[in-house]
Amino acid sequence: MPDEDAPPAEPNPGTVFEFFNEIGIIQQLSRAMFEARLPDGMIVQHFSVLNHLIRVADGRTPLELSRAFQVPKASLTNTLSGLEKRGFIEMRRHPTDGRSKQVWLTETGRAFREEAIRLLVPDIMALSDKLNIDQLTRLTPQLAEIRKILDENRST
Amino acid sequence: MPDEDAPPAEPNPGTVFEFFNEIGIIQQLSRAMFEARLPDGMIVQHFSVLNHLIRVADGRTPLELSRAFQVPKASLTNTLSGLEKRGFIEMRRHPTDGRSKQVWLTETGRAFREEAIRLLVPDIMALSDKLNIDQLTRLTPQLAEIRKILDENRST
DNA sequence: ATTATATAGTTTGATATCGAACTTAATGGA
DNA sequence: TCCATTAAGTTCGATATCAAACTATATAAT
Repeated sequence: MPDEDAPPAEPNPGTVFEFFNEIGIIQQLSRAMFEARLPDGMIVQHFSVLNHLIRVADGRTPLELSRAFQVPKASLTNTLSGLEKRGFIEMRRHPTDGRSKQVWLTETGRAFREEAIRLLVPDIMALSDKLNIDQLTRLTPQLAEIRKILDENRST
Repeated sequence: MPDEDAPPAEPNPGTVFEFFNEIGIIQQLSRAMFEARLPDGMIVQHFSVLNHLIRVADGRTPLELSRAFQVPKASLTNTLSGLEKRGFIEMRRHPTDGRSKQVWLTETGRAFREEAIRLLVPDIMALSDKLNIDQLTRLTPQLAEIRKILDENRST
């Protein structure tokens, strides 16, 4: 039937499960890959926070960060204390809200991030040879779209 | 320049980072969503194992499962002990390899999975209204492709 | 001003994660 | 047959995760 449009996919719950299943496994694999290259007890979450503070701007509050990463704020408290213990960030009190704080990068933190990226790039480039970068480039905004929908739909 | 093909995307490491970043956030959001519907201390990993044992077949070994989910086998030991404590699976010794074990579903485990899906479906369906299921259906095999490449490329 | 409610962040406690070392069993030579 | 090596799974210990309770501050209502 060449003149008919493809029928819309049936909203079978299995379709959604499979999608999230693939997401979960990719996340697991990429996490392991990144963490194998990060020194000592550094985990992806630490690196992501440093990265976010560069990409967006430092001076963010813990709550802003917990929203950006969609993790509970109690988890952020822990992540930030790890970064502070390593001297990569500095917590300052918020200038206008006494309940709040601000997260600032230290020079050490910036340098660490540069170095971490430098160590990661060869692996990423090697991977880039195997992955279809055009495909990845097309996929990312679609994932962002889905992420936004999930975000709008969550209860908490 | 209408006659030229789009130039291939440059293999910038940032492209890859952004992709994995979206993956991570979606995983985080979907995990939270699922776990909010699972009873007491059940987490997605528990549910995924039950699901896998139905989808593929039970009698799998712990190592097979750890490969399927790309988690260290020590993590699986913990997950399986949780499922066993709840009476959802049964560990039997492997018939031909004394070092190994097999994971079998119990009736309780099967019933639990059915019930969990029953509880999840309304949320999934509600979400399906907002998500573009056609898009999801197109995305899943592409993610599977990427997952396979990552899998082949990992060191461990 | 006073009080109630909401918000930012921490603490607590229970559980999950996972690298490394360990135990036991299988396998592959000499 | 013996021994070395490899493989499956567990244990251990250090750290991460996160819901719920808590502290301190801000905001709103009267």
